[in-house]
Amino acid sequence: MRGTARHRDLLPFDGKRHDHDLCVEKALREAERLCARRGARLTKLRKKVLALVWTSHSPVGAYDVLGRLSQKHGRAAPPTVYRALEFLLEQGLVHRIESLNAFVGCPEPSERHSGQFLICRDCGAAAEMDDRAIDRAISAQAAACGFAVEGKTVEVRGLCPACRSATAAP
Amino acid sequence: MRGTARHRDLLPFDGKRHDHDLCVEKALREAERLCARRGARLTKLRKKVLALVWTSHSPVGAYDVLGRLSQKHGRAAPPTVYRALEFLLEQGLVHRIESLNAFVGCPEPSERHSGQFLICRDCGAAAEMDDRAIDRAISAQAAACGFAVEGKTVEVRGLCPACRSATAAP
DNA sequence: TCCAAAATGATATGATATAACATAATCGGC
DNA sequence: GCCGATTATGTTATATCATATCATTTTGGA
Repeated sequence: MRGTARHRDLLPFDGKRHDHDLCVEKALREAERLCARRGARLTKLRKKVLALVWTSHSPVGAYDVLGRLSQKHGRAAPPTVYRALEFLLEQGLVHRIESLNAFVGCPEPSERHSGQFLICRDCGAAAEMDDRAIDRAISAQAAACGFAVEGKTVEVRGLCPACRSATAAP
Repeated sequence: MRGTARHRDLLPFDGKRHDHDLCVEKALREAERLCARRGARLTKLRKKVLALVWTSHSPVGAYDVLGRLSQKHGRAAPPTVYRALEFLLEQGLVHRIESLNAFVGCPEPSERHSGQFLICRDCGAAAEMDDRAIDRAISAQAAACGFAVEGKTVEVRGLCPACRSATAAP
């Protein structure tokens, strides 16, 4: 692939070569900080759920979280998890991936945003882009239609760089 | 609102002032034409389901379709509807709205595309945009990340022009 | 300390989607 | 037209995702 443009490298697509514990630690620290500043209550349960969502860079279903939570925490019921996820969504600490009915941690929760996701169909990882040009293009076209935007969902399915390479040369 | 840019008017957002029967007729005619050309079998059942999806410009859930179908057609089971919807999706005759788990007819099915939707939270109507600038912005950023795009989901929630006016001046 | 609000627990059920196998309709070759 | 293969539909059961409701516990502030 000589001569191609340089990639913007996305952590979730590095083929799990990064130290993911650092991702989790950073996310939890940042969550503490933001909730403290906002007067929001990041309880033990909510923090556990956040950590479980951050288990990997692949979006996890609410029932996956529930299963894992039931081990660590003792039996729990669906509303327990959905309520925690609702709080985390409100605080912008996780995003919901509509096309997967699943949730993924937000790597930059300090600024509220809806996120734009690249989702690999092979490894399952989802990387968040937050590209202003995409955002502006959507806002501009919506405005041209007289539409008042309240929220955007942008999800792209395909193959991440690592899985492309793996697939291309088997 | 004098002096603002002219709107690109979208049929779904005209407050139901258009003759919707014409939408349905056009959609069914176009579906016949495309399937004939492609050698795809638009059966009676599939055509009924397509017509039911086109009942309005609001995305409809599979179970709504199922309910309506059971009246016209005699009792039917979920797989009946999901299989018909799968066919219609493959042919590009309907789109799936991920954020609603629902389906909406495609007004321009002759060219394959993923669609970009403005979805009004008030009246429920969904309008398809198919803006090339949005498409390009997403493709460009995905390419910059080394990501091979296979499909895009773009869904915008908010208020359509008609409902904005209705809300603004009550 | 006590009250009110917020969070969690517990039970039940609603809503969405698919697996697996049986039957029927359709198409092409004869 | 008949037949066999393919495609479509019917049927039953079940998996998966999400929320309503009410009880109990925890928390923060007067």
